[in-house]
Amino acid sequence: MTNIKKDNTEEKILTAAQNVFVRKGMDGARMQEIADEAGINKALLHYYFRSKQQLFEAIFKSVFGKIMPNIMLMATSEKSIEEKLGAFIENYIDILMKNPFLPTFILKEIHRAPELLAGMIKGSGLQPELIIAMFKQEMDNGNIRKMDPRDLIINVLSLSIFPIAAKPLMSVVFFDTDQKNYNEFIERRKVTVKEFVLHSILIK
Amino acid sequence: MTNIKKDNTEEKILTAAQNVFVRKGMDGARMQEIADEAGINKALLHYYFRSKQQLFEAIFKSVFGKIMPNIMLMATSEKSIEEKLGAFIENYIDILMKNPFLPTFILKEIHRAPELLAGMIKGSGLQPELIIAMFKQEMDNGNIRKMDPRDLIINVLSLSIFPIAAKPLMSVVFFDTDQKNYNEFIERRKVTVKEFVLHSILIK
DNA sequence: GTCTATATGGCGATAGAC
DNA sequence: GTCTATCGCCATATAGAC
Repeated sequence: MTNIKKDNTEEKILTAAQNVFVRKGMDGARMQEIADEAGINKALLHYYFRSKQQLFEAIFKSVFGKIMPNIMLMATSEKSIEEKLGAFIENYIDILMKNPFLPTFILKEIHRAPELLAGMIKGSGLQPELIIAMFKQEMDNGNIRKMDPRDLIINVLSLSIFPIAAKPLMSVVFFDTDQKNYNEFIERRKVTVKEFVLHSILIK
Repeated sequence: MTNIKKDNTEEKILTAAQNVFVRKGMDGARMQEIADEAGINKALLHYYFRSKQQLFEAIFKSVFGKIMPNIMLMATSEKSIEEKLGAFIENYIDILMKNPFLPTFILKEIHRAPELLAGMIKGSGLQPELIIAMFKQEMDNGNIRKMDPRDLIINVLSLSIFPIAAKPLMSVVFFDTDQKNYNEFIERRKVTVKEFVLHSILIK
């Protein structure tokens, strides 16, 4: 009943649009390039999504929705603080290594169109209070030193995300444009970032 | 002799172009908008800079040149590691607070046109080896724990830059879109980032 | 649903008067 | 050096045949 062609094409469009938008951003992306990558023509893009703007918003919401909830996993686990942080950092770096354009894409677009954000955050069911409360509990229990939990969260995110967002720059400055070496460096950071954070917050 | 009009206009163009390019990026910027902000018309832009591309490159090199050398200041000081790190973090966060669009602008453009980078880095006289050597010395002296110096440098940069690049997102998630509160939070990070790093690397 | 052809507008760039 | 007017292209979007 539901026609196969439609579903197939819509999927192809979404995949192609995500690739192009994430690499080029809203301003740099071209409908023609998306059509080419999807193996169809421009007119069909407008048949499925009325405008470039609507196609972009569909992609942005989808991409954003896949990235954000991961943060919450930290709060809903019964493991030790060491294990929770380690698992989160490893998982997050892993996702970003496979999608190195993602961080910069999101950063750029939230500057370009900040209105999109507020509504999405509210609708996402994201509960940052839970993570804050979790870290606060660890501090009250004397497991980690007292500090603003928001600082701790943002520090972990910074250490995980920024080195991948700045890859083109860092690989030139510190690795003489050797992409492979830099990828290995990032891979090692799954361990070294965890150590760096734990050294900072654990009470010895 | 040297005509005043020219110098005045060129300055106005450069200021306007920097504002627009840094906010909108190469793809999103419009020559008309730059002309408006400079109080002139489009034709004059092309009279001073032959093309949008050339104007953009002038801006990018200028902006990049103002940001990068700061990193070197860490290496060429006789102060203690605590003071060097503290001064660098405070100075860097200060610059970025006044230019909150800068980090994302640079990140986006180095992804869009990575070729521009390599040449600029070489010509800039930037010597990352000096900073690496400085940290290595501190480790050999037993002042800070042993680790890859590049990790330490990139960690400090991450903690300083990312929270400002991600401001539109973080202020919504953790501060309920209250920009003023988030600015105060960043201001406090001049201290808390230093503490976070020192707790991690100092040998007690 | 999918295509070709075309309308429509906007943008970078240039011509030419002053 | 600065302006107005305009060219030519390219990108989004639509019309209409199949």
